[in-house]
Amino acid sequence: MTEKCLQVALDVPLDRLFSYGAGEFNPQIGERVLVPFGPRRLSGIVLATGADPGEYAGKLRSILACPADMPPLPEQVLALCRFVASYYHHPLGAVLAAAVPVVFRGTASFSPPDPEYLYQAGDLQALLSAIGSRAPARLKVAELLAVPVTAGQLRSANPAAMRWVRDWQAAGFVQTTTAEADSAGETLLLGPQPPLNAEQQAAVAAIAAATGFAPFLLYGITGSGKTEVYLQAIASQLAAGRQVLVLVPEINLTPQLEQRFRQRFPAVLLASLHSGLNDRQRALAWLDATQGRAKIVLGTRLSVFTPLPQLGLIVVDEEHDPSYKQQDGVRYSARDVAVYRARQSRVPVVLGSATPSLETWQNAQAKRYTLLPLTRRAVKDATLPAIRLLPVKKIRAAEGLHPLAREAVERALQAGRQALVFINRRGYAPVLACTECGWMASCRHCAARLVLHLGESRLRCHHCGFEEAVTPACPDCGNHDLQPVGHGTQRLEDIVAKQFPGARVLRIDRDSTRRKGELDAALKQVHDGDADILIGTQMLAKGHDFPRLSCVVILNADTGLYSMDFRAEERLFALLTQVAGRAGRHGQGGEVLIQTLFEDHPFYAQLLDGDYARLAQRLLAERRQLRLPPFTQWAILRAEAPQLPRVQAFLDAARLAFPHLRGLVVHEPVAASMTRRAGHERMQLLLVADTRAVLHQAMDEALPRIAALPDSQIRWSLDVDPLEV
DNA sequence: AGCACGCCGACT
DNA sequence: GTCGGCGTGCTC
Repeated sequence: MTEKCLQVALDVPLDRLFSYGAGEFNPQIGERVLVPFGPRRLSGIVLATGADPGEYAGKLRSILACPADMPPLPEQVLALCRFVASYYHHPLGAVLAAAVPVVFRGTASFSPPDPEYLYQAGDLQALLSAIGSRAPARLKVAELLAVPVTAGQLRSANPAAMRWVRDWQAAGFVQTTTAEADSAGETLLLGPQPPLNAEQQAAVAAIAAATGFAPFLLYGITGSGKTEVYLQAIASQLAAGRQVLVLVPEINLTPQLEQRFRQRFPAVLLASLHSGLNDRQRALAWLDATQGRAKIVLGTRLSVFTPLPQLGLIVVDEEHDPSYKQQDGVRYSARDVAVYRARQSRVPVVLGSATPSLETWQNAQAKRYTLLPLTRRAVKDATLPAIRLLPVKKIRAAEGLHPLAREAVERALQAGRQALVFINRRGYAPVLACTECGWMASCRHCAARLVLHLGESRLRCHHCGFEEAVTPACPDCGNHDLQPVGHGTQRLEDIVAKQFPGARVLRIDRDSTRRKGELDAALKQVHDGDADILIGTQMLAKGHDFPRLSCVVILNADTGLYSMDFRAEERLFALLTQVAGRAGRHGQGGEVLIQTLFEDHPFYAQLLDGDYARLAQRLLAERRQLRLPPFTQWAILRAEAPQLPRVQAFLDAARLAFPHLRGLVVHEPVAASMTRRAGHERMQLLLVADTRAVLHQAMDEALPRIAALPDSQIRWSLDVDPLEV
C-alpha cells in the first residue's frame, strides 16, 4: 500500500503547493502540519489529502508532525483565503499564514492553559453565617462568591483568599465550574435597549429583515447613533444564536467600543482582537471565536479571516478608513474581503461611515448596496458644530494661530471648556533651513526632509527612523543661522503656551505617547478636565469622545487640496468631519475653525454645508470624466532596489510581460511619490483596466513571467486597488 | 523568504 | 594558509 499524498500550503514566496507523504499521520484538510522543507522545518496548512504526487512520486518526504493545537480551518475560510490569494495575486501559503494567529505559524506547538476554575457559593447565606461576624476580611471574600469568580479576582481582594476558599470548598459551601461550562447554558442577557428614532428603527429593521447576502451602507452623520444601530442589529443575531464579526479601524478607540459592547451584552463572550494583546492572548481569543464560544468578534482588519461557525452578520465600522487596506505583504482591503465573505456566507454586511469611501458611495448609488441614511443627531442635546474658515495668507512662524482662532480658544477657556488645536504633523518644524544659501536638512537614506525635534535637539526622518544631532552650521556655506520652517505639534505647543500663559497645555502625538500607558494617562487627564488646550495629530481625530471640548482649531490640513493624489479631497473631507466631530458632542454647540490658504476651493463650500452627498456627486463626476477609480480598475506594480537603473530596467522588462488586451493600459514606469526610502530607489508601473476581468487576466499572464525575471536585487510587490498612488 | 553552496579579498 | 563577503539556486 502506498503512502497517502498531502498537498500543503507553505509560507514561502512561491505560488505553488507542496506534496508530502502523510507518514504515520492522518491530518484533515485545513489542519496544520509540520514539514521538512530543504534544510529547515516549516508549519503548513493541508489543502488536499488524496492528491496525485505526479512527478514527485517515489521521492516524497513525509510530514514530521500534526500538532493538533489548531482546529482545522473550515472550508469557508480556506475558500476565502483562496479568493484573497487570487484577487491580490499573492501566494496562497502566505495568505493562509497571515490568516492564522502567530502562535500557529511556527513549529512550536501551542498549549492552551488549563481551563480556569470559577468559584461560587451554592448558598451564600449559609456560608456567611458559618463565617460569623468576627472575621470581616473573610466575609468580604465570601460575598464575592455570590457570582462565579476566578482565583485571581479572589486573590486581588485578599491575598489569603484562596486558603479560605479551599476550606469552604471542602466544607461544601463553595463549588467550582469552568468558564466554558459556565457559559454553556447561559441565556442572552441584554442591557437596556435605548429607544431609536425613526431612521435608526428603519435601519435596524432593514438589517434584521435581510435574508442571505445583503450589503448595506449605513451612512450616518456624526452623532446620528450608528453604534446603536449596530448594537440592536447585533442583538437580534445573538438572539438567533449567531455570531457577529465587527471590524474596526486600527486605532485606539477599540477599548471604548469594546466597553460599550460588553455593557450591552454582559453575558456574551466577546473576543476582542486588538493590538494590546500578546500572541498567546490573541490565539486564545481566536480559539474562542473559532470554536463558537465567542459570539462577538471585535477586531481590526486581520479579524476578517477568523473562522466563525455560526456567522450571522458582519459590521465594518468607519468603512472609509484607510487602515483597512494592508500596506505590505498581502495588500488586501479588509472591507472588501468582508463584503466577499458576507456573500460567501450568505449573511448581511453593514458598512458604516459618516463619510463613506467613494467606492462604497458609488455602490450605493448604483443600488448594489442598500443605503440606510441617518441624517439626524440622535445623541441627546448634541448639535452640529459651527464650522468657520479663517483665510490665512502666510502665517508668520511666531504666530501660528489666527487672531480669531485665538479669540475662540479664549472663549472656550472662559466658559470652562477645552480647546483642541489639530495639526497633522509631529515634531517642532518639518524643515530646518539655512537662511543664507537655502540648504535644507534632508535624510541621507530617503528623498525626504528631516523633521526638527527641538526638545531632544535631534533631526529625525519620519520614514526610515534615521536621526542625527542638530547641525550647528550649514554644511554647504557654514552659516550659523539655521531656521526652523513650518509648524509641528511641539512648536505649536510652545506658541500656545506663550499665548495662553495660564492654560494647561497638553500635547498628544506619537512622540508624547510612545510608551505604554502614556496615551491612556493623557486621555484620562483630558476627561478629568486636567488640561485646557490639547495639541494633537490624527491620533486625536478618531473615535475619542471629549465631553468638555467645545472648540477645535485645524491648521495646515489642506496642503493636499491641490496635490497629485486624486483622493486628497475625499480624505480631507473625512478627516475634517472627524476632527470637527470632536467638538460639541455634548450640550452646547461647538466651534470649529479651519485655517486655510484655499478658502475659495469648492471643497469648502460643501464642507461648510456638511454636504457629503454633494461632494461625493462632484468627485464621482470628475472621476468618471477622468476615468479614475471606481470607474476604472487599477493595480500598481511597485519595485525598489539600491540602484535606480536596475529598478528602471526591471520595470521596463515587467511592462513587456503584460499582454496587449482591449481595455487595458499599461503605463510607463515612473518614480514613486517618495523616490528613495531607506536607501532604496523606488519606481512603479500603473495598470488601468476597464474591468476587473481584464485586469486580472493581464496579471495572471504577466506575473509568472515577472517572477522569473533574473534580477535578485529587486524587491517588488503588486498592489491591487491601491489607495495611495 | 531562508539557507546552502560557491568562489575571491584581508587577517588570527 | 583560513574567515567571510554576498551572488545564485533550490525548496515536495
